[in-house]
Amino acid sequence: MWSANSFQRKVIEYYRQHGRKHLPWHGTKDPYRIWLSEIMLQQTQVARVIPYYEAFLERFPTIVDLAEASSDEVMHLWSGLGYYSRARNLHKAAKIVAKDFAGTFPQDPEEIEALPGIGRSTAGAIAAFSFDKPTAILDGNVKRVLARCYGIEGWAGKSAVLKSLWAKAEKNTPSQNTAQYNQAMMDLGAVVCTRSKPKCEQCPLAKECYALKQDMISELPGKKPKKTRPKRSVYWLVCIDNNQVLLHKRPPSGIWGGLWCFPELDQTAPIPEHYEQLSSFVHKFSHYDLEVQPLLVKKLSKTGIMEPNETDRFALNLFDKKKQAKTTAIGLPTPVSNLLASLS
DNA sequence: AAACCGTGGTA
DNA sequence: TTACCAAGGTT
Repeated sequence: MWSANSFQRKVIEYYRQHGRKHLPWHGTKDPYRIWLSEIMLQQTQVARVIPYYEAFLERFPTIVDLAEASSDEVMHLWSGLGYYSRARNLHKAAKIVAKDFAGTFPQDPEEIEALPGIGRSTAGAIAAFSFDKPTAILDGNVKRVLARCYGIEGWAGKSAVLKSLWAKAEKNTPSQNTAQYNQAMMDLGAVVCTRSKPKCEQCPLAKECYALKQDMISELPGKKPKKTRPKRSVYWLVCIDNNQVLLHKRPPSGIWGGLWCFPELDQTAPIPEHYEQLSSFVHKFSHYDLEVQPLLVKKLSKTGIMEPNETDRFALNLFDKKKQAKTTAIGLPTPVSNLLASLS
């Protein structure tokens, strides 16, 4: 096994020769742009992020622009990207930076990590890429490279495994050229040391890789234990009146928090008396299946749905179905957007 | 510790 | 087709 120093040199040399250097967030040290890219890239692939990243920056060029925006418009620009708490936390953090840091992004890794939505790895990435701090990262790419290279077994969701991976990440991270090293590790994991069919013949670490030597590539890194996904069944009420569609804003926490949705009823609840069934469908989340039966409601007697209730959970929002969401800056979950499109 | 939180591509 | 999962963080 080589020294940390040798490991670093091989990884950085690989990056200098073969790494990706022209993604939209490369070539900048603007912490706002680095931060935005890191958040969007959480559990999301590069190709999918790029158009969202560019549209977001076009609308909010600076962190103060973002801080001053409405939550509906922020969610609108995140619609379809998923994991919407990222957008809510991003907006929240922008307001904190604008107010508590006079609009200047903090450089101290601990202050960065204290912002909502930024964990240890994302804080390390921002601090290294923007401010040349010697901070380590441990995203999915780095986890995969380290687990295979050093034979670190077990699922990273287990705290002991995660601790072991962090220890190796810290040990291997150089105090100089940290940004380049971190970028190189991400790139190596994303392009060469992929989950399936890694390109070991292109890997600068292949000579000493534990997983390759032991023929354990498919076993490392350890997989998350699988469990059966439950199914939930709901009605969505499609209430159209005067060319407008009734939507309500979901509460800030929970699934699709802060996004606008058709009024939703559990299938045990009483439903309107006059309706027409539209085509049902199943929306698959990572942790459960949602079976949706849309009901085109003809008459709203005895449902109470059209009345904003005491707690204001059913705020009324009528918008022009012909204009769709394109001219209406609100957040819409993908299946809501799809159903709206099918109505016009 | 383990559940929660989206979506679309891939095999 | 189903199952897995991609630059994680919060509770």
